[in-house]
Amino acid sequence: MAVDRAQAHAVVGERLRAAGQLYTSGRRELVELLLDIGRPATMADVLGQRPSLVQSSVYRNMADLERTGIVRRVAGSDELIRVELAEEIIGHHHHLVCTQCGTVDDFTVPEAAERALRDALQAIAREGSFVPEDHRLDVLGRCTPCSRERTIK
Amino acid sequence: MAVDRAQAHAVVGERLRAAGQLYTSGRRELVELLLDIGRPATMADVLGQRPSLVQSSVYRNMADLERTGIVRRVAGSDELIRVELAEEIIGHHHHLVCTQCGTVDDFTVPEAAERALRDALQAIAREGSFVPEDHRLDVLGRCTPCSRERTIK
DNA sequence: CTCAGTGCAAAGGATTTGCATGCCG
DNA sequence: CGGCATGCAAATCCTTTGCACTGAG
Repeated sequence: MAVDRAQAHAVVGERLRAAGQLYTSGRRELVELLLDIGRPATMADVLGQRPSLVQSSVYRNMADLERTGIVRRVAGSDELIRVELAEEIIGHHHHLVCTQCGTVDDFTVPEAAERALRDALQAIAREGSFVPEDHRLDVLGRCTPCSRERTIK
Repeated sequence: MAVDRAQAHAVVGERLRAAGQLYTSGRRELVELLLDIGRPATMADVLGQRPSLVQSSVYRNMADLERTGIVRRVAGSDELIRVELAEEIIGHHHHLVCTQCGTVDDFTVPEAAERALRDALQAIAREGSFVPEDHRLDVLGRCTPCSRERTIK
C-alpha cells in the first residue's frame, strides 16, 4: 500500500480541524511515525522510537486521533494497546497476530477472497439488534522469527 | 449451542488429568460459571458473580485452563482479559464486539457463509512464512443497550 | 509424604488523570 | 485573551507474583 504522505497529513489536518482540534507537531509526529512503522504499533514502540515524545501526551493524542477516526485500535494477543492509521488512509487489510511475541503485521487477501468474506459478513449483518460498524479478520499464529525458535518447553 | 454439562466437565477433567493437574472445586466452578454466562467473560464478571473465589486463584486457574486448551482468550475492544470455553466444548462461533461498552457476544453464521470464510482463509494460509494456527472473525459495533442510548456528546 | 493448588498481601506494568504552564488562533 | 495542548508527577487499574499453608493422591 503506497501512501502519499502529504495527502495523509492533509486528511488528518482536515479532520482534526473539523473536530475543533489542532494538528500540532506532536500529533504530526505520531502520524509520521505510524506511516513509517507500517504496522500496528504499541505505545512502547512509539515511545521507544520517539524518545522526545512524552508518554501522557502520546496516550492523550492517540485517544484524540482515535476519536477523530484517524487512528484505530488493533487487538493483538496480549493486552497492550496497538494502533494503526485508519484504513481510509492506509487501505483495507487484515492482521497476522503472533501468539507468541504479540507482534501484529498487515496482510491483504486476493480480491476474490475479499469478496467472499464481504458476502459472509453481509449474511451476518441481518437479524440482530446489534448495529455492525466494522469487522476484523485476524489470523493468529507464529510470526517468522518465532516459528524458527525451537519448541518452547 | 446446547452443551451437555456433564460431558463438558468430563472433557475438562480428562484434559487436566492428562496434563498432570487436578480438577479442583475452584476450577470446576470456573467452568460452571463460563457455561452459565454463555459468552466471553471478563475477570470482573467472574469475580463479581462468584465472590467466594479469590482473585489470584482465578487468574492462575484461568491461565492453567488456557494452557490446557480448555479456555481461550477473547479480544474485545478494551484491554480487559476475556475468556470463554474452547470451541471444542461450546462449538464454533464468532463474536459481536461492542465498541462502546466492550461487551462481547457470540453469534454463528449460516453454513454457506462459514464455508466462504473457510475458503477465504485457505487462500490466505499459503504465501507466507507466517504459520497460521487459528483465526478470528469479529463484528464490531454497538450492542443493543448501547445502540439505544442517545448519541453521546 | 509430596506436590499441586489456594489465600492473602504486596508488587508490577500499563494507562489515565490533575494541575500548572505554553502556544495557536 | 481563550481554549486546546503539553509536561511532569502522581494516581489508578488490572494482572502477576511471593510465600506460607492446605489438601488430594
